[in-house]
Amino acid sequence: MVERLIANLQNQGPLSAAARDALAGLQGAPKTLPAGAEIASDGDRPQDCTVLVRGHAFRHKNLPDGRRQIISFYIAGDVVDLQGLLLSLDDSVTALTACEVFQASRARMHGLMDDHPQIARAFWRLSLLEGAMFRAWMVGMGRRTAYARVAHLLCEVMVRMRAVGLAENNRANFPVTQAHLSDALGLSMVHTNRTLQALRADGLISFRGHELVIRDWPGLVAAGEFDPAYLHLPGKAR
Amino acid sequence: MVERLIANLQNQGPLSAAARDALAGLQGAPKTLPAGAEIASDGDRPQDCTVLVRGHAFRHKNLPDGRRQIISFYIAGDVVDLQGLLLSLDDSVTALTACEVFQASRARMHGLMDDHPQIARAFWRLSLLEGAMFRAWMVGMGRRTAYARVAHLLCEVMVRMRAVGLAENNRANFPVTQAHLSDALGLSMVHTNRTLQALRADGLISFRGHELVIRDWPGLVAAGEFDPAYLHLPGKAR
DNA sequence: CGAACAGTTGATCAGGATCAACTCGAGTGG
DNA sequence: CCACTCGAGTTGATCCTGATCAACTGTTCG
Repeated sequence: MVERLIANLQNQGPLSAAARDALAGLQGAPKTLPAGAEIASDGDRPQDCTVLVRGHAFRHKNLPDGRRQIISFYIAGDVVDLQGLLLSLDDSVTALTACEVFQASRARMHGLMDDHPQIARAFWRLSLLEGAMFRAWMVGMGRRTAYARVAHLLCEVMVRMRAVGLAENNRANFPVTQAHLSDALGLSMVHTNRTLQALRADGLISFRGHELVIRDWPGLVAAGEFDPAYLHLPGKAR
Repeated sequence: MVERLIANLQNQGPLSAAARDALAGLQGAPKTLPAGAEIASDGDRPQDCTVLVRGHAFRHKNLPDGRRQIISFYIAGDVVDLQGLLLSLDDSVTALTACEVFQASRARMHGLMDDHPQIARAFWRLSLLEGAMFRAWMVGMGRRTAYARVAHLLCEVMVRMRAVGLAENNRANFPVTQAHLSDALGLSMVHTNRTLQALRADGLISFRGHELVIRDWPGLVAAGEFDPAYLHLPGKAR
């Protein structure tokens, strides 16, 4: 439960034993949410800070007429409402699958950060990393073809899943529909479908029933012009 | 010089007198840079924290083959390399006009943040705001037409300039070329040109020689589906 | 006076959107 | 056990937004 959060924060920088203990002592409400549940809502100022412990979720902005832009996909360990610690939310977070989350009161979290600047710094660093991912995504939407965009997204997902031990042998569970991918990449569903077929035909991936397999990693990286530097992973980031 | 930074941080939350004094005591190197100068470079880990005091700049990612995506425009008061305080940079910042910047050593800045958690929090909040702008931008690139995208960008620029006292009567100096706008919005230059003409023809804006005038604010807001909530400005944000 | 750059215009092209069916499970309920 | 529905994926045909190519204007500046 809390361990996921501690591990995540510790990846951002060293934590003193006291800081770790303080985090471990967090009174959290573990909660299980069904697929499709709205974990956080546009406009809210959440009372809690929510960490995804198990399952997948995504952040998205819904436009009045039904159009939707998916902003990011969350995997285990991610703090899904970082912005909620200081601001109200500008978009929503929805569970993609059944999710287990850990919630700690925002006020308590702020208390911990006041006592342990290292914790505050870790959250800040997480916010910056999120920003870096947004920017990489922007480059794709502004300047890359559909083919490259899809490839780039799949690379990013794979690297992030690997980093938290959720992918092996370029194989990972990525429970999205093609509609989700479309809304993430700014494409129509039909075109996403065709692009995935092209990637399959080129022997780069296979992707059926939420099981993503990357069959040609260097090929996919090249197709997506993917450079993992922006994820700022330690060590064997590649 | 430093005052710009202090004012900006103070907009993010209260600062104690001690914190303000500490900031005011920053030994900063004021510098003037010519238009086109690269203020920060992709891949660098800057030694300084740079605040734009006067002039305009933009953050951008250059792709190997010459394509370019502009990520954001910076105006007076902005910290242009927030990410550099904790991470290396994933993109570059270039001066749009001659700029005056204030630079304080990163180490010193960290010292201040250790002593004054309020300052650290303000920087964190700035980072979150930047993220919110990126996301709003993503929605546009993914799901809006060229016309709406341009309108949205111009709205954002105007609101931000207003907020720092650089715009009056819906009139502001916005020293970008149409090529810059194109790279910011993911459009071709030709199409940006035509879209601007359409906005002019519809009586929404005029934009010549770096002087942006919004002639029909409600109209432009509607055209761009612009909702300033994501900028989290205090009070009379509209 | 001639670069060099910014803006503009016209003509043509293409990437991706849209519209409309149809297939294929996986439930679900009678 | 079968009929029915519903969501996801797939396919084909057509349309259109915005890209590309190419030229030309105007302005600034050395």
